[in-house]
Amino acid sequence: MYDHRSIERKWQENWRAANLYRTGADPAKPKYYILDMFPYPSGAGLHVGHPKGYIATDIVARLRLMQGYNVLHPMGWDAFGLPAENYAIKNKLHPRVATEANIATFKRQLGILGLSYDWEREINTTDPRYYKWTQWIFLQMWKRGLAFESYEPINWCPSCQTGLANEDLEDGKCERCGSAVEQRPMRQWVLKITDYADRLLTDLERLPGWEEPIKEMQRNWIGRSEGAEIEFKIQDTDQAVKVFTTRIDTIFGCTYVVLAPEHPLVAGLQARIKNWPAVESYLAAVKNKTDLQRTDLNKEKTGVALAGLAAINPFNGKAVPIFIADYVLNSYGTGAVMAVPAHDERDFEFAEKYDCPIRKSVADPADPDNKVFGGCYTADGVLVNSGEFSGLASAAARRKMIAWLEQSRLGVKRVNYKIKDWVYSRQRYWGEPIPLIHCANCGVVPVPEDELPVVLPEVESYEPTGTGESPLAAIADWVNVKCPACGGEAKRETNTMPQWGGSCWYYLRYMDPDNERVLVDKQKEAYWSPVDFYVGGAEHATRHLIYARFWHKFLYDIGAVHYDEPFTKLKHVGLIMGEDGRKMSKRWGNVINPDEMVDKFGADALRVYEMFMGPFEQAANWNTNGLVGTRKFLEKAEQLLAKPLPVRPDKRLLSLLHKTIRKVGLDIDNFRLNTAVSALMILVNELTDYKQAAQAWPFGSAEFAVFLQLLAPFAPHLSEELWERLGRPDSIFQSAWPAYDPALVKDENINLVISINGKLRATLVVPADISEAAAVKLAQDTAAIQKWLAGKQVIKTVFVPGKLLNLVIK
RNA sequence: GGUCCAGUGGUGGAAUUGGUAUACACGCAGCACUUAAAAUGCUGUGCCGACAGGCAUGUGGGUUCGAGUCCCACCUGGACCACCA
Repeated sequence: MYDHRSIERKWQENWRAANLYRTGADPAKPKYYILDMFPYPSGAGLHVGHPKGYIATDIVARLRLMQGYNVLHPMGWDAFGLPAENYAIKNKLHPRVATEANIATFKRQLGILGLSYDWEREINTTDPRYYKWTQWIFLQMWKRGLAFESYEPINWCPSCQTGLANEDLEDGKCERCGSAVEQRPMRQWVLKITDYADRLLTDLERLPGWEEPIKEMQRNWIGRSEGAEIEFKIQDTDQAVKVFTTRIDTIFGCTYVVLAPEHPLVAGLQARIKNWPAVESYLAAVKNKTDLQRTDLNKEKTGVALAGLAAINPFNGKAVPIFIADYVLNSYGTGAVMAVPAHDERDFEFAEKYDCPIRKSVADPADPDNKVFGGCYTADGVLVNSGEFSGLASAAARRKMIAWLEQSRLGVKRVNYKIKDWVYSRQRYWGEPIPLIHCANCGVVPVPEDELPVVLPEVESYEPTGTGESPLAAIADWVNVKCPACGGEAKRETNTMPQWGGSCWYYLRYMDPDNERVLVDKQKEAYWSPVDFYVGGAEHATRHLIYARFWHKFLYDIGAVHYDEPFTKLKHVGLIMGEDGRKMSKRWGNVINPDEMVDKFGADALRVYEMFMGPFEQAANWNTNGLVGTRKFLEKAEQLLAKPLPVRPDKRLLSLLHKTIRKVGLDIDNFRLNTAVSALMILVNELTDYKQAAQAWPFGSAEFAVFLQLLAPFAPHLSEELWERLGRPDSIFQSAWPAYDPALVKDENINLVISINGKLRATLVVPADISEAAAVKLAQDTAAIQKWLAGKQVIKTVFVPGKLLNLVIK
């Protein structure tokens, strides 16, 4: 009987004792670096969905190991950040204690799945020996002006009591706790990711191994748009307002200008604004709105004219009114737009409400009277009412108008990005301290590199203060230091880094986890980089995966790494949902615990099941019955060897074995693990049938060993056990992956499909290399075909060698 | 509103990428074993039809000797972004 409990325990202990999964270092072998996105060890432990990606990469890692690669397959813990800290606060534990306990749980849960990690390279982002280098990288950025202090209003989560980056929001709410965020001006550290926006975008073209949807999400997030920045002089003043537009071709249709309420010119021109009380009350109303209310698309647009002010359109010299309205965002472009209601739906909606003129300047060739779209036409067309530019097509007009603008020094060509600089400080305890010191004399001074890491101090109360200060600010003997530059009284920076800091470079540390001299040894980096295959959740597309590419490119620029992209191939894992089709969560009571499943059915059955559920990238609902099915499959495989039977070689099954070698190898390479499993099931079914019918075993021990090798990446414990029972002294994972024999994979006879007018009418068993003439002759001699040909004429034959013959009749 | 995916039996899904649609698994039904149940094994299982055969891959068109696969329009569901000028 298949006793998974003792088999799995036995081999997990043996593998550990033999250090079987230590990273290979044979210089004669090629390298393969396969990586999972490391988890943050939450208090809830793993549910069955988490290991899906880990199992899949484990299968690839084991295949590569058997194929003779030096495989780097590490695991670690992304343990800083809000989830760990909130969990600790809730359970009244120190975050460090909670994190350690959670890591122990995770590690045990991963352990019982039989994953082939090299635990000698385990890393933990909260380990000072690790975050020393996170701090070091931050300092390099600071030295090059890529980390800077800012006082701009940022997203503030009132519940988590910290500032957040744009990437940390979901629908204007805090991604962690769901509270509506507020805009709050505060001192913060910001990383200038916008300096890298263009490279982050264009280099996506150099990543053919990434899935297109993920790349598309990054493109959208970066949001490059090309246009022009144009100066509108403000009438009777020496001031001007700059607007950004991608549609300069519509500028002759501009009938007003809109400023964001926060635009500095509003306050600057207060004296000239004749309806200031109305303006002031509008500003107050806007200030009271949450971000969510302000960006609600369903709400009606509001605004107020700045009476007494007008802007001059540089193209036609016409004066147009100026409004403020909160549909214009201060944070994008110049915070001001030229409004063209005839060709922009937002402007159109606003213009109708406030009775602004609608002036057409681009004609739709298909609709010259502009009757469609209720008077608003947003696509490209041919310019009309546009002075010397009339008659040009939109694209050509944009080029000429920008040239004219630059020549007249009234504006410039401009590229804007949606991506914003990365708000990098958090007013929380559980993160890497930012290694800077504030000195009254010298300003901001870096902690000298030889004094890194700046260790997170032990603290009595680590709960957030809500004052915009981190809890660290209250620890006087940590905060007060001597200035490294002048020796005077100074204070440490008390903000900490966000969750995403440590994960920006961890994949480099696995290459050289214990190095105390540099973040990663150059030679080791040159050997292992880049990551050959990276697997994780799609939710990281616009956060971790953009941040990490940004940091990696920076490290490339300062010569710390030899290649400018970290991950050459990327796949996202589809979620495993509950049996009810909902996301697994305590709230729905639909969480399936892997420990229980492993105990009941075995880690191997769970591994095979999770791969068999469907295409890897696709979400799938859990179904314990399916797990019972893969368990039965393993039982059948185990039974094959249960009692000795005479060997009677069988050519058909030998051929099937070699086809399976080919299919399993190809399927793992293409990450189609569900069909690899089904190929193994077919083989086991055939072997079982043969055994029952013939009371014999069609394979010698060598062939059965090959079958075990094919099964081994999926069900390592059982395969290893049967391998041993077969009398093999070494681990199955030290054996070489089998090659298939091309002669055995080829069929001598095939089923030739005979169709008439494309409809299947017969299948005939024929030699694989049958000629067209022979096939036609054979078809004509077949009764089932003759019936259809009677009284008709064959006007054409289509022959696909080895596959089908189609007769076209009339 | 924008961008990108996906619609195949009762269910999860397969289809060598334009060539036997429904592999494999679950579920269900029947039979065997059993005093009985569980477990196991065997058989059947897209729909209509007694058979011949016909009809089926969200809907409607098209291309082709041949379409789940390619093209056009639509419907439905999902993911991400969202007043980005």
